[in-house]
Amino acid sequence: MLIPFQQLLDLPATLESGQAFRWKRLDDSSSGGDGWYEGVIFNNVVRLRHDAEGIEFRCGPDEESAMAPLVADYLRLSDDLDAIYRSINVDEKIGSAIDRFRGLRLIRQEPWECLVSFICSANSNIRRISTNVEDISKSFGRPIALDGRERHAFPSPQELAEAGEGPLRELGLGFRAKYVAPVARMVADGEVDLFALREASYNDALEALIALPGVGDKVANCVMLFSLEKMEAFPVDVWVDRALRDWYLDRLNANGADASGKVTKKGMRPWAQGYFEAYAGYANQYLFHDRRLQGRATTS
DNA sequence: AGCCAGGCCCTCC
DNA sequence: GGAGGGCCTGGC
Repeated sequence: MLIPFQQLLDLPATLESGQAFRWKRLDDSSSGGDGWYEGVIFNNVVRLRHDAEGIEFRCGPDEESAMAPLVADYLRLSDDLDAIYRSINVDEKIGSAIDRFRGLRLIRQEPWECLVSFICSANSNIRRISTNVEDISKSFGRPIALDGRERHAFPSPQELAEAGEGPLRELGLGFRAKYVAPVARMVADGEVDLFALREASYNDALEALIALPGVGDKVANCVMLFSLEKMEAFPVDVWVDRALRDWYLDRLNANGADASGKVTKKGMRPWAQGYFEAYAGYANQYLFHDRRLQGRATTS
């Protein structure tokens, strides 16, 4: 099925920029063509390809006609990128990052999977996070298939709560298992309503997320940005930290420093949110992607 | 071999 | 309140 779409979109950058962890680029032999990505969203195996006419996709077990609006929503196709660029393009640094990755979109993930994924991200790396999320799905999620290729749905909070910490450790989550297990229990019991946080203010959502074990400011901002509609969220990880210090140190020293005059992660986020304003999260993703591809060698 | 990877939490000061 | 160390594990 085709979702007609003629506007800016860089699908590979969008799916491979570390926002979500279950997308795989398929090779020719298994997909019968170039440019296909396969992931699992909304309890479906979904394959996507972008061409001049729009987004071609297939899915199972649900009907393509039912999945089409969810895919469009997931890819944030209604975001007006040109308007967002006008909003965040406040200097030549971020401008150059925008030029390099025009069409990179934030995605609107399912909050529960997003939360678990970023709890798993602590002191880890993208490849390992991907392995963790895939292993969690294989062990505790329902099998689903498309054209004979089997994947697994991401398990529900109940399913993960029943699994408990021990089996999660056995999957190689390490110390993150002791956070994922209780958070699953809390979400399953309704102590936190993740979808309700979409309607909450940024500050209320942040407070609710940080109350969860294994969730600090960085993880909470990732969850808010990638799944809870908080476009002003601004997660400061090591890459964004490096990018900001490299490009904005003078401004940070003037406005993002703490009482003792030092620039800290804690001070960087509010500064950046004030500097890039309503769509700071988009600026964040471009800074992150730019710096991550650039690698560590050039930082000093 | 030792260090680091897209942090968080706890302890001490 | 904030600086410092520990934490699972895999990869270089």
